[in-house]
Amino acid sequence: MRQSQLFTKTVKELPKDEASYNAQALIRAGFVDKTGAGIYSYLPLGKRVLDKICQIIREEIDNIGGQEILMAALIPKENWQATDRWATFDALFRLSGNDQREYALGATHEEVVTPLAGKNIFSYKDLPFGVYQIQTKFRNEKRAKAGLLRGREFLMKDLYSFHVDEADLDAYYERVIQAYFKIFQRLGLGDNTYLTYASGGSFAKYSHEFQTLAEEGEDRIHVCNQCRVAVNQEIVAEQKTCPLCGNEKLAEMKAIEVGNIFKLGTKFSAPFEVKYKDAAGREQPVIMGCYGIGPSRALGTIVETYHDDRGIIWPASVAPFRAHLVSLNENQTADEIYDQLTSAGSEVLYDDRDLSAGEKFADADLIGCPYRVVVSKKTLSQDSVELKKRADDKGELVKIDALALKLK
RNA sequence: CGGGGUGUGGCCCAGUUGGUCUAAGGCGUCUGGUUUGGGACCAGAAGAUCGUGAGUUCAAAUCUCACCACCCCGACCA
Repeated sequence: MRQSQLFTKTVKELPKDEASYNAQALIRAGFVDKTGAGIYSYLPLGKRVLDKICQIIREEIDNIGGQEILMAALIPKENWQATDRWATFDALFRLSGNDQREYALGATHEEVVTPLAGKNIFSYKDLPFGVYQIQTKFRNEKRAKAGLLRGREFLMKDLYSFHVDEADLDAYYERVIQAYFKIFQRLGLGDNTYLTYASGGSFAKYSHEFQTLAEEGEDRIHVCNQCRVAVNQEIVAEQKTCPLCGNEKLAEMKAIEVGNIFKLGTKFSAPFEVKYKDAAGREQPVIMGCYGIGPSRALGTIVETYHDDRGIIWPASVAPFRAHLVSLNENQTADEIYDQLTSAGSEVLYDDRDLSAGEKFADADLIGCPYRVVVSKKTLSQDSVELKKRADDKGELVKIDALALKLK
């Protein structure tokens, strides 16, 4: 993409109404625009990153047999009344349409997916299966905070699984844990993301969270450095040691909850009377699990994790573009290089604007593509461009012919 | 929801014991020129219901009240 065509602009000054790094950087660099407290719009650069995050999640959930759907976001009151959450779910955005019909905007989707699954489950032969969606969720947070980390509107991948019994749920649950680790690995968050024991299991003793260590995090977890698992502070009174090895010396850290998985049991299948016939012809309740990851929160977490004082440093897997091609008054040659790279399949942001070198470099650092390619009089005198990794201080001269291969 | 804070051209802000404020500066934008490897320089120009509404006063960006928006701390977070 030619940067001269990009309708968003970068700004020098920090936004006055954002305190978190992720929001400051993403707004300055033009990835997102703030629409209201906890409400953000995704701009071309941000949309590209968000799509890449979603695609990674999609691939790994598909790998464990997840079937992607898209459920209604406008959910009738009756669905919520079935589980009593119309009255008890504080963060629900409630609204009314014509004829006093009332709805809630989807804050979570058990109330939709459970009756939906029930229409398709008759026999034990129909189980197990998992369905998921990637959709905007709405939660009326009392206090939105920390940029993308806690919004009133945010993207969520929610997977729901259906089983004949607990043992089958347990096996599936383990597969999801492995899929989640792969996802966070691919997102660049693998090294500091911990499987964390937490409260909230209505069925099992604990639920599990995936917590990424970060100063901006609002959770406190107690990390076992031997097992790479952690215990959320909220249950540390009842679980003082590592649940796996018994280690008593857990290290307290701040972390961002990037994923959360629950064994639901019959909590939702019961009120919606979702049952199946077993081999003996007896009716049995369906056992459920649910598994969430917030792609928009993951995006914010990546920015919190990967940056320096000049801007964002995207992991290659989610970078908006692989390379930032910077022309210093050499657009004629840079145009050719741009065409060459894009036709070779490289994703390139091409700074073809008529600006000073300093401004272009500052923008490249702020936007944070993994590679920077500079075309200047200096480099062209050697039939070369300068190739520099965003994370490195110094680059190297690379012959123009060899560039496409280097960027692969 | 409790506590604290902020609101002034597109952005960041000065001004707030009422009175040359007919609102200063920086960034950005526009015009012309000089520059061209780290947000360069010169000259000129445009751009403001001072969050909204009421009130006090001869006089309000400045004082009073109400409301709105945003930020921070806390509570809350299926």
